[in-house]
Amino acid sequence: MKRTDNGMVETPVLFDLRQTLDCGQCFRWQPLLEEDGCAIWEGIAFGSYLIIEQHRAFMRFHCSKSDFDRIWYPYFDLSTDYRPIHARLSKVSPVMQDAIAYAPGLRILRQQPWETVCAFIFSQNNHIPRIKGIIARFCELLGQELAAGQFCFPEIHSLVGLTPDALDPIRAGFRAKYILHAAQEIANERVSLSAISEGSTAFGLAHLQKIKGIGPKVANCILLYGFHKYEAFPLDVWMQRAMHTLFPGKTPAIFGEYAGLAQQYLFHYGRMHPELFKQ
DNA sequence: GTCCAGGTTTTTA
DNA sequence: TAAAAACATGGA
Repeated sequence: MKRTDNGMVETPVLFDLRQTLDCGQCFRWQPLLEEDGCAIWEGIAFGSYLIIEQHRAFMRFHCSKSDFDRIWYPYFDLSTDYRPIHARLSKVSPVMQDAIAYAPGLRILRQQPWETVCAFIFSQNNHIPRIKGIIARFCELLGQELAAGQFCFPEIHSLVGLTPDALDPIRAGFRAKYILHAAQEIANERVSLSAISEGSTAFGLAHLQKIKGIGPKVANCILLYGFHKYEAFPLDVWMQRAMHTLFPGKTPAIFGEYAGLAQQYLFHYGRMHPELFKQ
């Protein structure tokens, strides 16, 4: 990426902050400013805090060169060229083309697996605004404090041995016990995140569902957002409606190896156009 | 006050 | 085995 004199870099092809950070794949980013052609967001991932700006064709990552290379370049999936993927998916149907055109700058983040395990356990039977609240309280309760009010995502070991009432302050409801179970199973190596990383999508699906509170939908979310398995296809209530309305009788297989991305464009498009999916 | 949420587990028939 | 209820909580 080319840098200008004032520290700005050229915006990578097909990258939009709001589309990427507000599409339901992550829960810890907040807009500081959203105007036409200008966006500033802040967030924490991999134990680092970032402010990131986008001014149309230019961006500024407020971080060191080494943090950019080590954390943010992979996190925002900047090594992937989305153009051929869009071209491939657009051939599936005009609707798919519309969904991509609605948010062409949406990228699938490479989040930390453990964070996605927790985030999508919290997501079950829950609203997105409330999921964000639970995760924020979770980080404040058990995460390392980077700066005043800025907390890292809690480490697995900080949960081991806790009883569910220790999580009462985060008000996660029945999901608290699932989080503790997940931490235990990973800590005692009955569930191996590295094996999932190296294994197939099918293996990951089966392996993750050993954890209580993880069913097919949550497992697919974790594989797509935490392990970058592009074929993982989370089928939630929105996507069931979308598939039923737009692709009656079809399965995710029609989207091929990039089904997960197809899902993300359709999910975002559908969430912003609920009128399209009324039965 | 009611409804329902990026589901999954437990109970019931 | 399949369908229904329960699960905790609070944003809309």
